[in-house]
Amino acid sequence: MSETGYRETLRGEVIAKAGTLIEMEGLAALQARRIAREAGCAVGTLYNLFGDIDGLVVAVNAETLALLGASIGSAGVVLGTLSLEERLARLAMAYVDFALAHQRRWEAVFEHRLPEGRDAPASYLEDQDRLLGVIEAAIADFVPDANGQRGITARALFGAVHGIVALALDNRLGGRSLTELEQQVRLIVRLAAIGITRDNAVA
Amino acid sequence: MSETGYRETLRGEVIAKAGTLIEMEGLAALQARRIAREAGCAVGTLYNLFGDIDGLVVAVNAETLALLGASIGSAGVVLGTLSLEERLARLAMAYVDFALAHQRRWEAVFEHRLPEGRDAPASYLEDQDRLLGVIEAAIADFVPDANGQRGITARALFGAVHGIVALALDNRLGGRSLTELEQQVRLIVRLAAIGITRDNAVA
DNA sequence: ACCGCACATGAACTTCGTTCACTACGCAAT
DNA sequence: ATTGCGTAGTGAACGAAGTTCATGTGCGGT
Repeated sequence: MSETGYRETLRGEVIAKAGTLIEMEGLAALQARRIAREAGCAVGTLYNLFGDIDGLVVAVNAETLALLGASIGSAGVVLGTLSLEERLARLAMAYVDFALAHQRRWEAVFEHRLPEGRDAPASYLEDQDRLLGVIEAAIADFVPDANGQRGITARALFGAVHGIVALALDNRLGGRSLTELEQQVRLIVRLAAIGITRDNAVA
Repeated sequence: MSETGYRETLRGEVIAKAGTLIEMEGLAALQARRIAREAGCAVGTLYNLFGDIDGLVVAVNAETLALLGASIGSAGVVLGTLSLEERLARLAMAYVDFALAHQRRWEAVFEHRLPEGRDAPASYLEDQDRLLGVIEAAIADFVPDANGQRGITARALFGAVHGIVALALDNRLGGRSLTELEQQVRLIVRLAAIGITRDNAVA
């Protein structure tokens, strides 16, 4: 099971090269010939390993999602007895920090669209669920789970923070927008925390 | 100034064709030869009119943004004396409705990335400001404008709703996720409204 | 009628992703 | 050791896409 044959080694190297390429020049720089050249293999080998370019992108994105999951996860385990607002703020800022630290890599996850019929690998959904699980755990003390309310709330919170970050990065983060991003995230988190606290008569 | 020469007519027709093409098959279907064929002109003409394919996409997206602006705008003028939550809900649902009604067109706005150096046309920013203006007007009675708080709040609210909608559409809106989308949007709006109302001691 | 300019044209060029006939290599059987 | 076989690497060739540009053409002015 832990045998790492030549194939697995090569596969890992290609994913790594592709990852740094995305990190430095964005998703558009991921070209078959270029990867092949930089990874020291033939174009055809990429297709043996990943099926097509989308497969390679998916592999890189899966890695990125795993990294994000690790970041959010470790932010989630230290929430201890903090207030709801503080818990949400920690998680949200972990997300912001990750997005800023791996800007292009992170953009690639949402920028990439796989062709019509194909759907994302199971690991995507698993990572998504793991993320939502962390959020659900963080709000468990404050939101009842009737009718799946807690899940809905977790998704809404994630989407809200995600949207703010996505729009901010889209404007390419010129100058003051970086501090504005942080202000917006802190604001939405505070409002949501207040709203949740004062609204236990959930519709 | 209002003379519509052949060029302007053709330009409009091409944008219209491109718009319906995006609407029906998504951004990837926007191919130079295909547009040329369906619009009844030569490939080169497209380049005379729009510079390149990105220019055409930008033209279509500008139109889409204008449509969105009109939708949100007309939702904004009837907010009258409604509660804050109701105001935000109307605006947010107008946004959701637009995104669902023009799904692929709307996706194209955020899916499209213009190449490295180029930046979006002024009309993008104007439409963005107009949208934020509507939101700011809607919350003006409830949020003071000190330190640009109102602007920050408007942006945060827009981003929050946008993020929820974007993620929901990304999962391709299978079955129940449509009602979940609505639930999430209503929830975040309610939480924010409660938060704003009970938090006039803004940090 | 002539000229000249501005623009439409589409074949050709470039750059991609992708394929596939061929090769190289390892391993098992003889 | 030799042979045979199958798996996987190779890169030239192909097709599809964006883009260019030499050429044609129509129209307004003289």
